[in-house]
Amino acid sequence: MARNITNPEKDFARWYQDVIREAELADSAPVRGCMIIRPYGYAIWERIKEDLDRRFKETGHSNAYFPLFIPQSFINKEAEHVEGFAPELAVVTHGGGKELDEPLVVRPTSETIINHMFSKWINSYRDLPMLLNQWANVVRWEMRPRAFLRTTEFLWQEGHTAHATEEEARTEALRMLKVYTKFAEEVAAIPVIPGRKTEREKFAGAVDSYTIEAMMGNGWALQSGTSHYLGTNFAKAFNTVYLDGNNRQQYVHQTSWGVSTRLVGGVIMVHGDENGLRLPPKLAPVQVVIVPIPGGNGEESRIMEISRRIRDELLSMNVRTELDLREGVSPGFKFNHWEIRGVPVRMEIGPRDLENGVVTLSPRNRPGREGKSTIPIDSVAEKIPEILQRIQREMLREAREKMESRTYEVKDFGEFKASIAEKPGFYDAWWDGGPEEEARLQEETKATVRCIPLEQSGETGKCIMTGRKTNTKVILARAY
RNA sequence: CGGGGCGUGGCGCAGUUCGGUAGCGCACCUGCUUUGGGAGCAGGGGGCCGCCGGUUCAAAUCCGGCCGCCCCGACCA
Repeated sequence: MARNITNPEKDFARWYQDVIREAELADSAPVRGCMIIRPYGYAIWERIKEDLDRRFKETGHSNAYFPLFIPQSFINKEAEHVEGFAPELAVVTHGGGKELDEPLVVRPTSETIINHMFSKWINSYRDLPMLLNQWANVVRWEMRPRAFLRTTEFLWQEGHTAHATEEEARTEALRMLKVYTKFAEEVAAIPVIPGRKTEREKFAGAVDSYTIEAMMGNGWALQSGTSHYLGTNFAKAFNTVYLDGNNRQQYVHQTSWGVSTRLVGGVIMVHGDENGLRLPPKLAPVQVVIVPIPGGNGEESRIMEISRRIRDELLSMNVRTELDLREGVSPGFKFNHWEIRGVPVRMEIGPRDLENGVVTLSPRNRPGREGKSTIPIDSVAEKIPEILQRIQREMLREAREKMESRTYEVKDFGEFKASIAEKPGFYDAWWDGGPEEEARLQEETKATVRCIPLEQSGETGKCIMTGRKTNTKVILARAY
């Protein structure tokens, strides 16, 4: 057990905070609810950003940047949107030493300001589709902040698109959900359940909201990405119209979609263990760390030379490699240091290895002495990429097995109530309830309908709340 | 905002009941010896005891007020 890290079985919330502190991912800010993302934590976000940005561009989107401040009146234009966001707005009332004529809202999301511009830029069906994305910070004055999961200010990406038809916009919303799904599984090694949100859980101003739900180490759900079909709600509020081929004015159909720094919290809580963080190789700022172990009798310079050579070779292959040259720190200390930080592969090079012409590898997902193996020095360049890929695969598989082993079927509400209190996890249930049933569900169990999975069996069953026959199954869970 | 807990060097805590010159572990600095799973010894630096006020010869400690943080709930990417 790592020092200074609470056992996750004992106190998961505390463990989470311990890992963030010990791995130097973030620090608390002087303003409640805000956090400082430290270089190592930010580097993980950069990996996320880099990969997603490429995927957005591959699907035809361009980046732009819209301002932080939004006239308050903009937020008020879409009824549901105001209702949803009003309680959590940060509002600027003074600027330049004067009270402002109209207060400015610090964006909680950018649908309104973007529609303001879209209405200007879009005139003809030839201007469509308009496919934009922006990387930005947003502010939501949440009641209960948690590092990465729900901070007052957070970093995210918000895609905003406008289309000629409903069908096209709906296709786009689902396409981006698919992008998120693939990213989560292929890069973050987080298995997710893509689904649709219920009326109660959907985004304020959307017609339909989609989500990917992931299971954290304590069995709770984390909404890890969302995509919305906005219909013509914002188009009507902002008069975002175009002329179709028949010279008729039409409202655009829109989507918006986003993932945030919350994903970093997801990575911590899906993969982390009692020794700290575990990072999937594709997200790891450092994929391989080399710990040289100085020998007693003059072998030191040779060990250093080989360590440097291997580092340079790996770097030239774009393997993110760090050589830990710190002096006066024991190898054991270094092992723990990098383990807490979740580096996927540790490479030890010492006198014993030299003697045998090998290096010792210790994969983070197979901790301790048992997980160690050796490979010949001259096979490092060939083996390391394979090993990183293997770890990436294994981590996804482990996470999936964990999720599946904590996914249960429930047939009636009483059974569910008792079960989720004992065993937090995902509960598969037939569902035909409405907002009232959802409210009751939450009140009595703290769980919510996380999503209506896109994949449905086509069979029918009895709703656990209403008893009515239905062909819809949902995932019930407690959520962050 | 409700319920619970807590504010003492960077971190974790003791000391508060019963007032009397602020302590421990880790971290940090220097030196020597070490280095294959969080090294050892020696020396050293660092504290408006959350803030304001009161009681007292004397307050981390008692009294009053305020502020902040954490956990649980309502809200949520």
